[in-house]
This record gives sequence, structure tokens and C-alpha cells, in this order.
Amino acid sequence: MADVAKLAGVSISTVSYALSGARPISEATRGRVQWAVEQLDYQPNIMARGLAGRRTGFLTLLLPTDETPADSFMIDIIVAAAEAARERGYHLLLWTEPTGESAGVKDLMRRGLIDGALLLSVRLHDDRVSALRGAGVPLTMIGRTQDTDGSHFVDSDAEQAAEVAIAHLAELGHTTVAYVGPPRSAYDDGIGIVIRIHDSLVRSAERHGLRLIPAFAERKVAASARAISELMAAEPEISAVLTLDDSAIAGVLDGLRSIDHSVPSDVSIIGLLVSPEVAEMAWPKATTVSHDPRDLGRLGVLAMIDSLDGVSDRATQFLLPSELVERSTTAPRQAASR
Amino acid sequence: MADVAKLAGVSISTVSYALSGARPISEATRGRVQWAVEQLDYQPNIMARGLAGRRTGFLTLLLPTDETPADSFMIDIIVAAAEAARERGYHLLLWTEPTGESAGVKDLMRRGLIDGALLLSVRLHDDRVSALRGAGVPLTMIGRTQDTDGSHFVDSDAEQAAEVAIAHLAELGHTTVAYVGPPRSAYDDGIGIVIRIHDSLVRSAERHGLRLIPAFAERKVAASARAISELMAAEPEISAVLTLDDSAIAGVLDGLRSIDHSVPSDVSIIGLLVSPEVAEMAWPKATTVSHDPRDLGRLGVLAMIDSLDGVSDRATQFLLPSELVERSTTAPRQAASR
DNA sequence: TTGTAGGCGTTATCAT
DNA sequence: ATGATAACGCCTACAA
Repeated sequence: MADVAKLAGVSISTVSYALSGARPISEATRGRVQWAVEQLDYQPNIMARGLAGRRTGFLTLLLPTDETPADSFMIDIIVAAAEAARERGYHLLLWTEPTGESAGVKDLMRRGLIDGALLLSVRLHDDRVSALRGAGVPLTMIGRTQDTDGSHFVDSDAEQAAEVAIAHLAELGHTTVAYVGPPRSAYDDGIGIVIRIHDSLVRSAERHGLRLIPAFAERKVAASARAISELMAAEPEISAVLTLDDSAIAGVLDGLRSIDHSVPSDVSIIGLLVSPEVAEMAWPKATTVSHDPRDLGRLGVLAMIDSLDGVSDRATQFLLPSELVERSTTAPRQAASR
Repeated sequence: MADVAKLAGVSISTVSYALSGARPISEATRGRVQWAVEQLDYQPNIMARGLAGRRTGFLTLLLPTDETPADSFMIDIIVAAAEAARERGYHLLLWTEPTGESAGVKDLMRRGLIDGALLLSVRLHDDRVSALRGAGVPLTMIGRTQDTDGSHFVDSDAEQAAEVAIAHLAELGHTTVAYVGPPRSAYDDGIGIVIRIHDSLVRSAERHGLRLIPAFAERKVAASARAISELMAAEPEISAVLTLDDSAIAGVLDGLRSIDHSVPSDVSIIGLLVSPEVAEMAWPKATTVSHDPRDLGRLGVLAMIDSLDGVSDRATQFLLPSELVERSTTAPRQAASR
């Protein structure tokens, strides 16, 4: 930077201001500085900037890692977040920490490394949120807590997604619907999206006069396969199944095959909030009610940066609506015949 | 740090040395420093350390992003890399950049941000490697170039994987085997693993006296489905299929179903280098010849750090062997009967 | 074994 | 509108 100043014939601080635009600089000198910068192919040192300034340009994404390995949906979020950060001149740190813990992130903040943190797999009552808030870490959630007053978040609109899915099944004439959801532990942990989807499904089903039979299955193919076959044995009138996880959909297909129910002629399936890749990989290709997971990552980062910049006086809160994408696992209900 | 020094009754530099262990410190003072550190819950500032020292503690993972969205296999690599970095006290930056480009990473280096870079999707002749080398960026490849002299890498042992897969099919009595590989563009780009797997399969097939019929398919379910059905039409004696990508295996299953070939009784399938998650999601569950993708990420980071620390005088080069995991897509060849 | 002091490359606070 | 200069918090010769 000193070199640039010399070459441009100005002081070091002028160069700094010309580059940051933090104070008015005459056109003439700004031009000379620009020229010198290009001449020397100068790139400001990030560490020095972070040390001296009050912004480091780093964001971190807190990735819960004790859970199931990240599925496609989450991956899409992460990669999109990285891209968005890069586009806005920020750097995205991938920080793995067991669910519910945030000591590491707090340290990152105290060590002057990050400007803020993005949270994944947010619980309705999330200790991390209060801990990080208390530590003065700006944060935005991908997902959301129960009480969202004044907090920044981007989340899937569970209520709307549930309604779309249930309404579609109702239209198709289904009256008894199973829901193969995440394991009980996810409910016990109070994972926001899990609880909201469940509750919303219950409400929507009621509104449409459908009977909804929930089940819980570990996030493994075999577990959801077992869940659905047990469910079908107990409640043979089930003619449609809703699922939440990437693995659940494959498992349900598996389970139905094992008991000789064909999809979609005997049983319809709708996958909630699944990535398009996984939906396409299933056989038959799965009908879904979902949105682009990438939006969660992208908007999350943008919301974070906006809040850092203080562009808005109130918190940015996005609720992403889902769309029904009909593939090959849904059909009108058949007249009972078996 | 000044506070710690005061509390411990020593100089600032003593604290620094006590913490870094860069020079001998008496037990007594080291103890006092330790105590003061804990007392104040002191955490060294990362930016300052990066500015003053010659190490920043940052690594970056170069993620090609113009290609197909990252599949499970790659994700596992990434997450494992993040975990390994964290365990070793490093920070992992996710850097998205179009395949083949490295200007961004070079800048990261010049801006004093990173200690080194990890490369994914390495080509046999990769411009990034020479560019980064030229710019003095320490790098280790996850994958490898053709010429590996003096470079650090962790890669799947394609030769061995191909041999295991072919040998198994040979044992099962198959004599004509299709290979639904990646799209031609991947070959044209010279992606290392793609070429190596292909060439190794050819050699192994020859060695075992099998006929190998390769095909190229875009990384989409529909594309590989079409590829295999065309292949079967042209060469009806095919009784086994090898695949490379996560999506290919679903596609091949799809395609075979569409032409009424059942798996594995009519046709066997082996997926090469696929993540266990995807193998389990397929139906039937796919037999694979693979290794834990996480090893690639973990070992890659460790190799990088070792090279940074200069622990070894020669380059660390790992070739990971694969294992056959029999699931439900392989069976002995049936006597021709259709 | 320990202390002193200069420097890392910016930003921010004073002046001018 | 611009300059000089003190932080920023740590590392590392150099001295003692």
C-alpha cells in the first residue's frame, strides 16, 4: 500500500480512503490511485485490514456434525452460501461443531476472526442463539427459533408447504395419509423445521378432513422402510405417504415394494423439502413440495451481510414458499379393492 | 496478551513464546503464564497472529462450482476436511470457483490469507496446479495430475478399484460388461479420476478376458438411463454394468427397468467410488467398489498441514484402496435364455 | 532463560 | 480534500 501511495504521489491514508470510499476524495487523485493500484496489481492484506478495522470480512457457517451426515438439501444450502459470500466479497468459514454447542464459534468471535455466524438446524429453543447473542456475535438463522423477535432468519414456510401437500392429496381423493417423519430425537431436540412441519401437517389435515398418521423413523433407508410397512400393516387404508427427509423417501419406496404395494397406483408419496437431485434419483421419481434449497443459503448470507451493514432498521426475515412438483409418485386414490 | 503478561508478571514476548513454544521457557514461568491465560480466559487474536507471523492458520478448499452440483461423495470429502482442519487448529475456507480457474485463490494467497490450498476435481494436466505453484501457493491435491513428482496428493487408487470390480464380475461369470461413465466433457477436460478409472477398467477387462463396452452419459438420471437402454439394445449380451457417478447408478437402474431387465437376475451392477448413502438409497441397494470418501478429505488436510510443517522431506502421496461391498445388485450370470 | 523493540499492512483519529 | 501518525495484537530478531 505504501508502494501504491508513492507511485500515485499521495499519502498512505489517501490510498486507504480512496479504496474504501470512507471519505470524499477528489476525482483526480482517486484516478491516480486507481491507476497505481492496477499498475502494481495491488491487493490489500486481509489480515491487516481485519486487525486494524472493525470488520474482518469473515462469516462462519455452523455445521452440526454429530447428526446424520449432511444430506443433499443441506449441501445445496452450504454451497450456495459460499457462493453468495464470495460474490459479496466475504469469506465463508465452515465450522463443524456438535449440535447445540457454540463455544467454538464464540471463540472465533473473541479472537477477532468473524463478523457473524450463520446457524443451521435451528431449534425452537436454541441455546446457541442466546449464547451467541450474549457473546455479541451477530447471527442469522437458517431456520428459526420459536421467538423470532428482532432476529434475522431465512426459513422454509412449513405452514404453507404442509398446506400445499395436504391439499394436493385431498384433491386426489386420499383420505388416510401417513407421515413418515424424522426420528423422535429430532422432536425432542426441538428442531424447528421438524416440529413446524409436523404441527402444520396436523392442522392442514384437520382442515381438509384427512386422517393423518404420523410415524418416526431414523434417517436411514431401512428404518423408514420398516416404519411404512408397519404402518401399512396396522392401517391398511393408508393410500398416501408424506416424508420429510432425503433418506425417508427412498426408504418408503423400499418398504412399500417389500409389501407389494405399487407406487403410485396403490399408494401416493409426496416428499417435503427434498432436494431435486434426490427426488430425481428415486424410482419412481418423487413428487415433492419443496423450494430451491440454495435460496436458503444465498438469502441467509445476504441477510447476514445486510444486518452487518445495518441497511435496515428492522430484522430481515424471509419465509420461503414451496411449490408442488409433480413427478411420478402421486396419483388419484384407487377405489379400495384389495 | 498484554494483560496476561501483566498478570503473570512477565513480558509480552515471554507470553508469546510460552504459548507458541518457540523457545525454551522455564517451568515456573510457563506455569504462571498458563495460569494467567486461564484466569483471563485469553484467546490470541487470529488476525494479529496472521499479520505478524508467517502462518495464518487458514486453508482453502477450491470447489469447482460450474459443474454438476456436488454429489454425496464430494460432500463427504468437504465435511471431513472441515472437521480435520478444525481438529488441527486450522480454519477451512470454502472457495467456489469455476473449474480450471485459480485467480481467486492466488489472490487469497497474495492477500496473506491462506497458508495453502486443497484442490478438488484435479485434471491430468491442470492449469491450476502450475498457476498456483508459480504463485507460491502450497497445495495438495485431492485427486492427482499425471505427473506427480514432488507434489502432495491423496487420491483413490483407480487401478486397484477397477481390478477389484472387474475381478468380481469375472468370478460371477460375466463376460460382457458395460461401463456407463461420465460425459465426454469430463474426458475432454482430462479429469484425472475419470480417465484413470476408464483406462484401468479397459486394462483389467483385457486381463480377465472380458469385453468392456463403454458409454458416456451426462450426470443426470435420465441420461444414464437412456445410455444403458441404448447399450442393451445394441449389445444384448451385456450382463453387467459398471458406473462411476452417484447419479449414474440410479439412472442405470431406471433404464434397465424401463426395458424390463431385472437387477440382479438379468443384469448385475457395480458402482465405483460412490458414497454409502447413495448406494443405500438405490433400489435394489447397490453393490459398490469404493472407500470412505471422508478419508480423502481428512487425509488431504493432514497431508497439507504436514507439508506446511515440513515434517517430511518428501511429498506425502496416498493412494486409497477400495473395497467391494456386496449389496443387492450383483449375482452370478444367468445362462442366456431370453 | 527472559526482556526490548521493531515491524507486519491496514484503518482511524487527529490535524492541516 | 489530504497528510501524518497512532493504534490493532502479535511475532521475532537482538540484547541482556
